[in-house]
Amino acid sequence: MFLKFKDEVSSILSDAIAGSGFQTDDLALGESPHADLASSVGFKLASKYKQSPKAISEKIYENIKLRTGSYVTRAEMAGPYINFFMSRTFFNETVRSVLFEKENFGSLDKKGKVILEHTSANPDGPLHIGHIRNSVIGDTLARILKRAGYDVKTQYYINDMGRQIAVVVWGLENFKFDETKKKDHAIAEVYINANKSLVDEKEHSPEVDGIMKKYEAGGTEIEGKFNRAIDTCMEGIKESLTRMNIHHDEFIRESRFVRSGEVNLIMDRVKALDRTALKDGAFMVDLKDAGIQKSLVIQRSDGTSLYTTRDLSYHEWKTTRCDRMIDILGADHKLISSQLKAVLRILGSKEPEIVIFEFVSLPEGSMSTRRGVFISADELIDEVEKAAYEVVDKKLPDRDEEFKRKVAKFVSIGAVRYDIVRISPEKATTFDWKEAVDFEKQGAPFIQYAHARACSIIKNGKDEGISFEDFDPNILLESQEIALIKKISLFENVIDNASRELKPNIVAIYARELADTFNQFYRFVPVITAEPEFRPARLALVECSRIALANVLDTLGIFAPESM
RNA sequence: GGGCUCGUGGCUUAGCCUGGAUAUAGCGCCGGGCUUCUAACCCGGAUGUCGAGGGUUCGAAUCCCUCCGGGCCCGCCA
Repeated sequence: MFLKFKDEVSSILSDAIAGSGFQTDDLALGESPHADLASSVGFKLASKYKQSPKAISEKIYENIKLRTGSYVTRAEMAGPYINFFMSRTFFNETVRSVLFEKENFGSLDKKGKVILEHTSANPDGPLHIGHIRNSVIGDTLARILKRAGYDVKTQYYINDMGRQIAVVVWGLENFKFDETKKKDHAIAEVYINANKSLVDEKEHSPEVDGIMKKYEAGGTEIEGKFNRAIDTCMEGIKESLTRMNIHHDEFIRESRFVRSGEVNLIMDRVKALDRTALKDGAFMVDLKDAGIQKSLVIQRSDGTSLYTTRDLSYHEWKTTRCDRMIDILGADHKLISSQLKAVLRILGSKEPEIVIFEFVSLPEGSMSTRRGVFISADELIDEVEKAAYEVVDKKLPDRDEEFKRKVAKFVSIGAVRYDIVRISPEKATTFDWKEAVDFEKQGAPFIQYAHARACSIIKNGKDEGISFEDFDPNILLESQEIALIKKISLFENVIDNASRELKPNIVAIYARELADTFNQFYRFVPVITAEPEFRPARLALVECSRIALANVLDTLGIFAPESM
């Protein structure tokens, strides 16, 4: 509904601008604490027309023609600003449309296909707290884009040809695999031991190189070994992802592009470029004209391919299958991804949109699976769940064990996801255990609680025989009611912005504001205990809030409980 | 050394791309509110040279330059 209001304001304003003889494409419309939408267009035109912003705004204002029965009730001058306000019709239609659309409320018109690649951690150990920043950002973006109308397929790109996985394969033949551990953790143990030994005894390194070359050449035996190693680790990784309510539609192995010959094809195309030169037996692409000083190696001197070469084929393959390609990558991929984009551009291919997130480090420094220095996602969730259980046990001492466990589970997953997604991806963070297990801050439980509270009111309303099948929305006049309707109407605008800018934190912030606005309504406006004539409309508004809260939580991949 | 990026109350953080009306919110701190629909809540208060300096502009947290501090990266790893 908000987008319709915005469209109407835009159309009214551009007509007024044209009517007063000015010309501009920029309506300078934005949200404001003083209005539902405000325009500072007077400022924009001031220098062009050599008049004061106020004088320009006044002329435009005089030409504003509001339409009867529209979503805009009035426009006001406030100094050089022109403010627009929502009408009763807008409020009433918002309430009705939310009740009608239910779980589809906030979903936008159909758009094209998106392939979104996220997580893609190497199968050499469990996901750690850095990886899950990728997973949570990626999964949330996928959910946002789905709501924005895209047909989204998520992919996990498995690097099965890199050195690390060869080390794992070698390690499995030389070290004990601990069957008692979760599989990805047992793989990590083997990987860590193998790396230690490789540092200590250099002679093992040629063995690893040999394994890599063998795998690139292919063959049943070597592929079987890799498959076992990868499948074992991926089983554990998938388990962790599922626990966090994260799902991938496809798992794509980079080796398939080598086997299919696509890597050779693209290498030949790159080699044919004038900018590609042979240096010390390796093929290197010059990208200086793209603003990248470092040239890119696409083929080793031994003839084998590199990560970027295979990634090039992967992206070429994706290009034909979607309208938008989105990759979620860690900050260490900044250079390599800009090189990838540059080469794709030179080849005349579509470039991916890349969302870079900064590192999560430990107080003592950066994490490393290879060195065994990391906090796994499993460990984090276990600890957060433990802390959540303590809180639940204190707050709900009379509830049965099963209920408390269930609540602790969804509260902890919500808290972990929310804590990650609320922060802008470009912010580097340092992990802090005290922060991680703190439930006092206004995070996911706050929003989940608001949803549970709304459910409870609706249930009580039903028990009291109050129905919102038939209600008069005009009776919703309290400031908290209006504020709540406005906030709910903003959801589609939030989805629209977040999907355009690929910023999941916009949705996280909105979710918190929505819960906040609902709580204020709850505190000041009685529903069940109100005078009978108010009950149906207010209960309807609670249902709208419940729907909005459920839909935002769903977009964040966080469970919306009926009680907690 | 070069490139990219971040720096906003004690702590965490929004806004920055697309400059505009008193800089967002939480934690913590101070004070108030449960015989009332779930108090994991609500209300009020204190706390800011928006890293520093310069520039552009009618107007800068936002754009440009320099510097300082943190993070990431820098040709045959991924």
